[in-house]
Amino acid sequence: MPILSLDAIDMRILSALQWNGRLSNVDLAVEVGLSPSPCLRRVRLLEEGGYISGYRAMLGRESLGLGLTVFVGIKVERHDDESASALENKIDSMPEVVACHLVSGESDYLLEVVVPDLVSYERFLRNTLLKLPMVRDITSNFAIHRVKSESPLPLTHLVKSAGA
Amino acid sequence: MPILSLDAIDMRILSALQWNGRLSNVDLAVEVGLSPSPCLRRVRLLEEGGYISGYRAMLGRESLGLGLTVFVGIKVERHDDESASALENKIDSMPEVVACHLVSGESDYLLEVVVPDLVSYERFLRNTLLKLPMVRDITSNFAIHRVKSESPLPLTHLVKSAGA
DNA sequence: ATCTAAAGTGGCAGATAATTCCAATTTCAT
DNA sequence: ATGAAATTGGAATTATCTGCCACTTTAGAT
Repeated sequence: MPILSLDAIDMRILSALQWNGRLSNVDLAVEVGLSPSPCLRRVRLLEEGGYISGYRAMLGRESLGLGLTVFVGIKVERHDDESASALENKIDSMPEVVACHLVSGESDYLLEVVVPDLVSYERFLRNTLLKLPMVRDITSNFAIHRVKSESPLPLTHLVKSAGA
Repeated sequence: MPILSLDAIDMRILSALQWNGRLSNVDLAVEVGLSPSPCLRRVRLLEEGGYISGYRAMLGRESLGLGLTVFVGIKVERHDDESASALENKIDSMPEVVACHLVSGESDYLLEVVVPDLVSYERFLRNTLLKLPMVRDITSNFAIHRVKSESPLPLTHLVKSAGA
C-alpha cells in the first residue's frame, strides 16, 4: 500500500537494521551518515509506513531442542474462498508452522514446520495436520541440513536509481 | 552444543524477545518478573550461549517491491562432499535466496527465493541458478499468497517441565 | 535440622542513549 | 532567483543501560 519514496539513506537504515535489529540509534546514525535526530525520525517513519514490520530476536533452533524442520506439501479438495480461509486460519494458529504459502505446482500449500524430533512430528502430523478438513494429500520433506535460513531480504534492487 | 539449562524465566525472555526484539531491558524485566540487572545478565548469557543468535528488523516485502517469492527445488548430479560444499557456498552467497535446505524427497535442495517480479526471477534463474555446476534439474513453485512467514519459533515444548 | 558455598537477585550510580524542540539549512517548484 | 516546504543538526531533558556490591535464596553435605 505505501508508495516507494525511499532514498539512499533509508535504504542504508533498512539494511543496517535488517542485519542488526538492536543497533542503537546513535550507532545507526553514524553508519548511515546522519545525526541521531533525523535518523530516529526516519526509522519511525519507516516503521509507520510498514517498511519495517517489526523486530525479532533470532533463536538458535538446535540449542533450543528444535532439531527437526519439515517442509510439508498439502493438497486440498476444493479451492472455494470459504474453505481456503478456514484452512488458512487454522494453519496460521499452529505455532509449529513457522511459514505457509499457497503455491503453484504439485502441492497447494507449502508449510515449514519446526518441531523437536521425529516423535513430535508424527504426533503433530497425526493429531493436527491430518485432522484438517478438506485435505486430500500431505507430503513431508525433511530438512537434512540447513544451508541458510531466515536470511535478510535482498535490497540491492533499490540501491542504485531510486525505485518508483 | 550448549546444554539446555533454561528455567521458566529464560523461556519468557526468549519468547518476549522473539516477538519484540527491540523491547527495552526495563520493559523486558517487568514482563518476565525480574529487576533490570539480572534480566540483562540473563539476556547476555542467552546471547553468548547461542540461544539468541541475533536480532533482525523484519521488512515489509511488498512495501519494498519484493512482490515475488518462489520456492525452488534443485536436483544435483552427485552428492560428494566437495561438490555439495561448493554448491552450498555459492547458494549461501546469493542474496535473493533467503533460505536453503538440503531435503529428503523429490528435490535435493529446497530454496526460498525473493525477487521483485517475474522478470527479475527469470533473470535470476537464467543468469545465476542455471549457471550453477552439478545441477540436474530445477523446479519453480511460485508463491501465490502468503498465509504466514518468518513466524516466531514454537517454544511451548519447553514451557512446562524444564527441558533436560 | 543446620551449616556452608555457590548462584542468583536487587538497588545504586555513572555512563550512554533516546527523544523533543527549534533554529538553520537544504530542496524543489515556480 | 525566490519563497515555501521539508529536512537536518544540536542542545537539553528524560529514560535506559550497565557494572558493582551487598543481600537473599538455593542446594548439598553433615
